[in-house]
Order: sequence, then structure tokens, then C-alpha cells
Amino acid sequence: MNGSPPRPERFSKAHRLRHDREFQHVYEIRHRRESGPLLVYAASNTLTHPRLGLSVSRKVGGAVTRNRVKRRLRESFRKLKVRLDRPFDYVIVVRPHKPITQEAYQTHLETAMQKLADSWTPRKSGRP
RNA sequence: UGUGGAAAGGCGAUCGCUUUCCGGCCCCGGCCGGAGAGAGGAAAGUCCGAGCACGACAGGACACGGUGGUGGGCAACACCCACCGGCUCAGGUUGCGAGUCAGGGAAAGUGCCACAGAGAACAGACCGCCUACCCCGCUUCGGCGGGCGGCAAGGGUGAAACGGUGCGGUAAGAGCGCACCGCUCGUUCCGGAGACGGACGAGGCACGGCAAACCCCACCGCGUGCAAUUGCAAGCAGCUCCUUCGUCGGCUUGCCGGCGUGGCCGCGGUCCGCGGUUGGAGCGGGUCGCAAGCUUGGAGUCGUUUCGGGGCAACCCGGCCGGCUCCGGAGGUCGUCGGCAACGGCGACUCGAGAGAAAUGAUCGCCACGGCGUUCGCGCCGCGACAGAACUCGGCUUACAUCCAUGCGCAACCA
RNA sequence: CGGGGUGUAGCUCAGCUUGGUAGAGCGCGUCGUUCGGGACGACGAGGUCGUAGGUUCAAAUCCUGUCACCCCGA
Repeated sequence: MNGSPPRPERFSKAHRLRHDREFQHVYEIRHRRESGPLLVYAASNTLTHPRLGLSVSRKVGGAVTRNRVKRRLRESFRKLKVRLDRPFDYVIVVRPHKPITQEAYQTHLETAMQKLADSWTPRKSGRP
């Protein structure tokens, strides 16, 4: 990158799940843990970076509420992904809850991701 | 409480997202740097009206759906403005004012009007009122009782009972007659663009309500919707042509099928062996996917400071002057045609959200703003509601913290 | 983004077409039957018809707004 400083907190389209089959793949692994209102699925991928998918149903709230939840979760993921050592695909399912702050989302997400890493067995990843 | 307007306060720092332009790098797809732009008055509900796209379509009729006082505005509308008429504004009438109305037709036809009530659509006599006329009986010859009958005023029922009040009239009564009010009709007159209003004349009054029941009349309307539609196009399958060899079989006689060989892949250090597989080019259709549609509108807004034309107004047309915001090096529009907001044509010129599992964010500091406490130094809390562009406009409806503006009936007469 | 449908008793539904009485089954309560329970029989309670207006003498029903839920189309 001809000497320009690295920017590890970037978060572009390549870091998101964008197709239904990518979501379905993560769901089929059935490796999930929860924390607070969040339910997080994880599956290893063959890329060099992790990716994120969000699922926020209409039961969470109106369009404004859902947008706010998704923005805060993306922001949390953007700050946490620097510390991830292995590339995983994550899908976060949000359940209806009272509004909470940005810091609370980040704490919940970090807890769930730590649980997922602790219980991950490589044997599972070989299954299609 | 109703109506109208404004409605994520400002500055800075760090880390990020989408996009436009310029420059640079390389593996031509991204990355890096710089500059700019990045949610609303309702973006919402999807209730109307348009553009736009595709499909259908000679014309007419039927069917279906919508609209419904009059005149105007508008591209169009179920929207907006003014007017007319009805109703409401706490006893009644009148006037002004305010609010409100899906406000054509019930003497074209069909249907419905429960319960109650005697009677509910050209109806009816329960209680009641009356015995003038006629008949019978009694009689103290004054009348009394009964019959045949008359009446629809009063009571009562109902949402609604076939005009209201008063006087006359009568056996009792009744538009039976008269006055006033109401109603209907008129080839009459006056005012108005018209809805309609007023005057005059005629009629004793016939014509209950419901059309947000069917329906009739007038006018309007093709259907589906950007998931419309269009372009490019991996893979797979099909067709055409070319492409190793040998051998066997079939026949449609140049194709098909089997076996071997050759090529390629896997196991393997190599040979042998085993397993699998079959090359290239083109064609039309077209899946995943990508792109177009996709933002461009002639910047926006205010003062009405000014003016002219049309109009009561909403609004339309044409210029002039001044200011503010935003942005740029400057320019930030100009001419013309149809006129139309969108859309479309021509010639210059400039760019103002365009995403696509869907960007417009997070944290911190300071200043403003609101509330509470206060020893008036300040401290604490909040920074607020409703709510997020998805092809684009014009309306309607609904939601709403805070701020600004404005209204919340009056008079006369009678009781 | 577009299109369509449903809200009635605790539950599942009818009634809406053509406006006047709100009903059925299951469940619930009381009594009878039985030694007791179940089943059976008799009687009974229970509904702002999602919500706000309008039309009408009268609205679950007709019309309009609004809320919630469900279904369909890539």
C-alpha cells in the first residue's frame, strides 16, 4: 500500500454479508450464543477478514428504531473486529428490547463473540 | 381547545459510511490523497389525481367503477377559492358573524319502515265528541233511552299520524270559510354569469321518510405497475461447423453406439496399475449476476419594498428594485417553441441525497436553549415530539415536544 | 415497494347479502343421577361486535377515517 498507514477500523461493503445464501450458510452451521437482546451466529469463512450480517425484524420497532439499532451494531462490530484473530462470518439477530446505548451494544456483542470463540471446534467448520 | 406557520440549535476534535469531481499507484479492479454533497413536514398511511413504462385498442353500445349545489382556479383531482342553500352556536324570531354539510333525482319504477298503536302510505276509529236529519220505545209532552248514523278537534302510541296559529262556523266538527305563516304551480316581471333571491298571480293543500337500499339522470374513467420496462451476460442445456487413430456392429451412407488407443485430472518420487473425464469456434434464447430506468429542477427563500395586466379570492402572466442563505476562481443562468409540476424539442452553460441485506453514524469538549434546586458564585438533568428517501410530482388524511401568530359570538324585539 | 383479507362470549366460529331478536359448539357455575368421579339430564351466568365519526327513527350489518394482525408477489 505504498507507505500509507493501515486503517484497521475501516468497514466497507466487503465486510458485510449481502446475499441470502451467505446468511443461510451461517444459519446452517447452528453455532450461536446470546447476550442481552442479541443472538449471534458464527461460521468460519475462507477470506482474510470477518464479515457481518444483521437481522432486525419489524417487531423491534419502526424504521427509525431499526436503523438506529443497526447503525450502533455496525459501529460496535467495526471497533471490535480489530481484535479478531480468525475470519468468521457473523449474523446478529436482534430481539425486541428497550432502547440502550452504544456502549451497551458493544458490551453485549463482545460477550457473545467471546462465548462463540471459546466454544468453537474446528471439526464443525468442515461440515458444509 | 380550534386554525395557520417554523420545526436533529451552533462550533470544534477523533474514528467511520455512501456518492460526485480532480490527482496518483498497480495485478484494471480496487486502493491512497484533496475538494464538494448526503432524510421530512409529514419522507408515514397508500386515500385520490398526473407523468412515465409495457400490454391492449376502428367506431359505437352494454356491463363495471367513480364523482354529484353554482361559478372559477389547476396539467389533473375526491384538492383549493368565492358564492348559494340547509343545519348548529343552551327559550323563540330576525340580522350580522363563526362553525359545519358525500348538498342531483323519492309526481320513472322496485323495495323497506321492526316494536308500540285503532290506524304506517292516497291509512284509520280504541278512548272520546255529537244526536240536527231518519226509525223504534217510553213520556209528566219539556224531553229521555236505543238504533241507523255523523266527526276527526282532544286523549293515547310512535322516529314519523296527511299543514300551523287565531277567528268565524256547526248537533259536534273539519281549509268548510277568512286572515297571517308555510307549501305547490306559473309560457309573468325584476336582480344575478349561475346556484338562487325578490315581487306578482293561481291553487285550499294534492306530493311522509330512506337513494352512505336497488335504481334513474348528467359527467368522467382502457388494464397492470419501477418487483413496470430495457441492455450486457458466467454456468448448464440445444443447434451448426471444425477436430486423434484403429476396430466391430447398425443403418437413414455419413452419422450413431461399443471397445481399445491418444489427451487431461486424481492416487503416486518414477514406471506399471487403478478410477474418472473428453477438444475448439460460432448461433439464437436466456439463469446467477451486472448495468440502465435513478435524479436535472432551470438554485432555494423572504420582503411584498415596488410596478403593470386578468381576478372578490385561490391563482395566472410579464418585468423591475432591494435583501438573506448556500456555494464557487468566475459564472451560478440566457434566448426560443409547445406549454406543463413531472415529461419532451433546439443551442450554450452550471451542478446541489441517489442507496441497493439498502449510506446520511459513534464518542468527546465548549457555547446557546428548556426544567429543577440555589448560599445567586453555581450545581444537576435533558437537548427532547412524531418519525427515515426507495421512479418522480400535485393534493388529502393521520401522528407530533417546543416556539411564533390568531379566534373562542354580538345586536334588536318577544316570552 | 405493490396487492388482498380478518377483527363478534374465556376459545373456535355463524349472523353482515336484504339494517330492527346477537347465536352455536367447547369451556364455566348450580342442581339432579352415582358409594364417589366421568358420561348424561335440567337450569343459568358471560359479549363496549377492534376503535372514532357519519347516514338513518334505528348500525355488528351501510359509508369514511384510524389501529392491530394475517396472507400473496422478486
